[in-house]
Amino acid sequence: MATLGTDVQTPRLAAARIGSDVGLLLAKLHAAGSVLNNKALADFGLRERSFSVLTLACSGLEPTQRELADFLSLDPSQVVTLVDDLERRGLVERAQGKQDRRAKIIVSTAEGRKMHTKARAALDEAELKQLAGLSDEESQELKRLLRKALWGSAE
Amino acid sequence: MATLGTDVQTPRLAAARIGSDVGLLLAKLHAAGSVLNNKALADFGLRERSFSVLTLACSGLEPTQRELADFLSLDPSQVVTLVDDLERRGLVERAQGKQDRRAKIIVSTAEGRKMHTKARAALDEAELKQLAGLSDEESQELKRLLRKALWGSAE
DNA sequence: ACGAATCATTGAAAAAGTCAACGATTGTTT
DNA sequence: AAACAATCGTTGACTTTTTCAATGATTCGT
Repeated sequence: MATLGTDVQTPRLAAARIGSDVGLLLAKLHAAGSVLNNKALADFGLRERSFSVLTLACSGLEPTQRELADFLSLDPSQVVTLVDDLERRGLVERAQGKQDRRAKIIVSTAEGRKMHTKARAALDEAELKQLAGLSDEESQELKRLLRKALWGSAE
Repeated sequence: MATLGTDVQTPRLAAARIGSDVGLLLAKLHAAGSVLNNKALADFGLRERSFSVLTLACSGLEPTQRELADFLSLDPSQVVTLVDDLERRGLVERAQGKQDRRAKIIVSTAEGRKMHTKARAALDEAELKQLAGLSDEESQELKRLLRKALWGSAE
């Protein structure tokens, strides 16, 4: 019943020391996950990145495009493209920055929020599939460790 | 003394629910790690991927290009380019497959192994830097979970 | 008020990824 | 054993993604 998008069984080469390199492990799991995620989001005309932007637009945090670029590890020009697309489809809007009128705040529309709710469900399902090999506790621990490695603290 | 390549402190947007999405966490940590790794390997004229190929060529596992492509999640044509480069520099050689004469086995030269030893040291250092926020036990646990998520078993 | 810096945007150039086709070889079917 | 389909590495074309410099508008520091 559970067919993973990732390797079904340990490949021969995983025995090499490189099979423990964090860089490779991250690259592989990330690559495999992206396939699953993009597949799950395709029904909504979204991809991983546009979904991320939409999510943050729905978060109430009122992110600027610069913040989005920094947070998503993207070039500002890539954010422009992503927001252009979402705005064209009526899912988000560019609002003028409050303190800084150069900045543009990305906020979701009502339709954007509806779309996000549905897409979120699909993505969560894809995530479950990706981490099917881990117990619930292990999945939680993995996320905690990733967050801690990234920004130091757990919470 | 410890300046991370990753975000120094938790960004504002991490508070959003997306800050717990595995896909995003993997993407960010992978992106940040790649920068560190490629920087560390640049002294040797290597990048993450060519280092991976060199490592596997040095592993004694005698991988074929097809196996490299599968294991590294690359298109076979990308492996051709990577091996071309390493072979041109005298670090690896293409040997004829033993059972299958279509396949080519990638093996390291003596010079390749010397290069690999030095590059490995640099990479391990970069990895330490990337996971500086985690204790040794946590780093081990992270690797274990990544391996398990990828190929099911821990070992 | 002046100059330096930052924001979003554009467009061009470089790099990376994708994919179909090919010769050589292997495995399979008849 | 002959024919056929499949696989391996390779090439080249094509698309997508990334990277980067330049720009107008606005803000910040002094």
